[in-house]
Amino acid sequence: MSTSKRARTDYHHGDLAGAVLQTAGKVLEEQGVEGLRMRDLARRAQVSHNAPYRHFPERESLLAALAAEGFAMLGRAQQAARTAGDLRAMGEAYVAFALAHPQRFRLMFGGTVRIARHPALREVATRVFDGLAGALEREVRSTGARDASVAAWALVHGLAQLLLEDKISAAARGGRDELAFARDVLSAIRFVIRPGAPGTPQAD
Amino acid sequence: MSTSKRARTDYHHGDLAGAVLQTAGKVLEEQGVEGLRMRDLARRAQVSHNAPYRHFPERESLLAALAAEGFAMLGRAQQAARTAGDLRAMGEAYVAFALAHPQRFRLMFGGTVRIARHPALREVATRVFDGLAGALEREVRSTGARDASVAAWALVHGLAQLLLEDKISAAARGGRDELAFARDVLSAIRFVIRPGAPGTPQAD
DNA sequence: CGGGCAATGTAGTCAATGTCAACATCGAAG
DNA sequence: CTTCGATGTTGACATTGACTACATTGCCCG
Repeated sequence: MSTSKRARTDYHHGDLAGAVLQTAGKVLEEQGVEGLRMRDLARRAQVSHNAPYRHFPERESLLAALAAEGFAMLGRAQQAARTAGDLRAMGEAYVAFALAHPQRFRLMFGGTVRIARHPALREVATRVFDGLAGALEREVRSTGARDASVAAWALVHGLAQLLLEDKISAAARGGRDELAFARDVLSAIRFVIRPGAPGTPQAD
Repeated sequence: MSTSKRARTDYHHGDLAGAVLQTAGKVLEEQGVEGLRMRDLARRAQVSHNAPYRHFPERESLLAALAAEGFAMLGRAQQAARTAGDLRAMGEAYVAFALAHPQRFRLMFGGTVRIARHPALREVATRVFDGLAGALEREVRSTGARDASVAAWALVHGLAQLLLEDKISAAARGGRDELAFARDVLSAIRFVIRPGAPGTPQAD
């Protein structure tokens, strides 16, 4: 798998952007964001230290691309879970994604990438979330359930984060492995929409 | 406030550790973790570029100290809310803390500090969380409510995180300011312990 | 009271890194 | 065939975290 797509001269790489993004993904999952060095990626692609900058004008551009990829993955996982099961399945899929790609998840939500500066990223992210919120609201079919759906999402997201950062004491986990624990936690409560809930305040 | 405590010679600073930690806190809140440079802190303390290393052997030690400070603050906020109100007050205080100190919160939960390498930090963090969980369980007084209390915490934590990272669409927020929105979201659901919940699986 | 020691601060150095500017090479379009 | 835009290369620079060796200080103990 050495010179896979190196079709042309070998002055031009053929698909540097793709190659860099791919190995960046690997490095990310292995070493975390801090371990991502532009020059290292150049080395791995057998290319001069500055070549990657043709495709990612600054380091953060690369991070943004990686985060965008992550949101795309998360979106697909959610879709799959949604067609295959109910709300709880979607929640479990969310947590499962975070546990399967911890560093990617951190990159997506850690605030390292200033999202405002990366419209493409912003767009993927909001699309995924809008889809998610839509599915939630539809499941919970009830007017004024928008706030409740945010709560559901927050619950799942927070659980993922706390598990990732190892903030839940062993005592609370009680020996269960992470995914089983998550399942139990999500099952431990019933989500009841409050009657007088504000929902969407200004009716449109 | 220039040479506040510079009691001694002015070769020795008097309280470099404290000074560095303090200005590091300011820089953190203004510029985020990435903006924290050891050498810059040295400059601000009017001290050689290496002096801070006497107190924080590596950059991450400083970050750990800052995070520890953060957990202490959070702990106090939780205590205050707990004596002053109910569960919901504690939840709101949690979110309020995150919104008031976004960068600090990110540092505490962003996975930048490898917590395993900083026992002191680990200890403060777990103490705060154990206190939190304890309070929750006591409030929800019910056997097998441990998982439910984790859920409550996850909900609040996730909500804080999503607000911080600006991941909640304007449509969902519906014009409410962040804190009011958080309040509404937390009020939108009722937390009902599930009858057949596993709780602590292996009874001890 | 005085000497020495541990704590604290300084000076100098090094390898990495992100980023910029100027130049080289290539493929394709006219 | 020429020219041009895209892609890669070379070289340079400032900054940073970290290491080592050395200086200064205050304080403890005899």
